Amino acid sequence: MRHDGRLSRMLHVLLHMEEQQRPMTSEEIAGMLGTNPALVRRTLAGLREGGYVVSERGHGGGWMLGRPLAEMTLRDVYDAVGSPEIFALGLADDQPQCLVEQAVNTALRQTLDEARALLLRRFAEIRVSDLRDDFASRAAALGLNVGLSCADA
Amino acid sequence: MRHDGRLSRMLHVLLHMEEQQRPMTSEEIAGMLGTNPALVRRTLAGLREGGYVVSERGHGGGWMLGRPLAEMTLRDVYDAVGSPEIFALGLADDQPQCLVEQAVNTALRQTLDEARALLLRRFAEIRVSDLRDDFASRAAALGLNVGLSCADA
DNA sequence: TATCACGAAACAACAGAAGTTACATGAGCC
DNA sequence: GGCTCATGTAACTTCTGTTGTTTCGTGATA
Ligand code: FES
Ligand code: FES
Repeated sequence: MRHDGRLSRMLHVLLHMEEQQRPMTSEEIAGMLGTNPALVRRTLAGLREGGYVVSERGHGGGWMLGRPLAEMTLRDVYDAVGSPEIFALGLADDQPQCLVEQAVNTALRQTLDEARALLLRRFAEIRVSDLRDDFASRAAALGLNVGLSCADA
Repeated sequence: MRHDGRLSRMLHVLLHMEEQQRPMTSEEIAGMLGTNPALVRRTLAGLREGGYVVSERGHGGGWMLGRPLAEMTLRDVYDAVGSPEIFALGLADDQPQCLVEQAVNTALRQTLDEARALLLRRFAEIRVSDLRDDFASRAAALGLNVGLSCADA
């Protein structure tokens, strides 16, 4: 089953966006992610609706942060990209007649819900700015000056 | 993304298997699950390797429990069906050069690992027999005598 | 008005479980 | 021995949702 990389990618984009003092075009971002502009626009559209980023058209246009990274959590971003399905594991039948299967569903559902709750709770605790700080620590530890490390940059 | 129902289905099968005093054929089981015999054999093959079920060929053959339900946990069954991927969420790139993306991956991976650990811990705590007991309680609460509730039975 | 860049729709590609078909193999039964 | 039942296994198709791609429309700047 193919994985859903939208949350991962958008976090990456947001962090890079903060480093820039200018709007980033969909094409730049696409090159960064190894994909194409249309997909970038499609996914960033969700973040725009939430006010996390702002887009501008025409000359000098592109994407910019709509608010500080300290004011958005991973949970916010997760929801902004459409709250995608978390689990690949699923139930064979959601509303079975069979009592046996109902017992199976109850147990699995309960466990999955618990894991989901933990995950979303953690997401809500982590600000995107925390990732930037972690990034800064990494760079410092390696004695690097902060800059783009992208292969195509 | 399509869900992985192997764990769910095999639990269902194991519970029904215990009710029977005779081997169940792949065809019977397939009818129960709403699928076909080849898929049943394919999936049950994993459980056989773990000794959770036993298969017999020829006349009067079929599938039977290889050990009591009290001696297998959901974790055992999960592993027996091949330890399928738990999450639909994933990272865009597993080993990125970009320090920013590494920071993103670290945070996401840590959170996913935590949720996965919780899930597997719970699975290891639940015996398949616990599901049977839950099933029995349901049946009793409804004043039903235990029997097949399958539409095609 | 020419160009830039987003907006959005439409469609093909891809991955992995599920579904299906087909045939070989072995076990019982007559 | 030969027939039938049922598993064992491989090969192939179908299904579903993200991803990838193309195309055209719209607004903004120079
Ligand atoms: S991908 Fe993050 S720097 Fe290019
Ligand atoms: S499906 Fe469980 S009784 Fe038929």
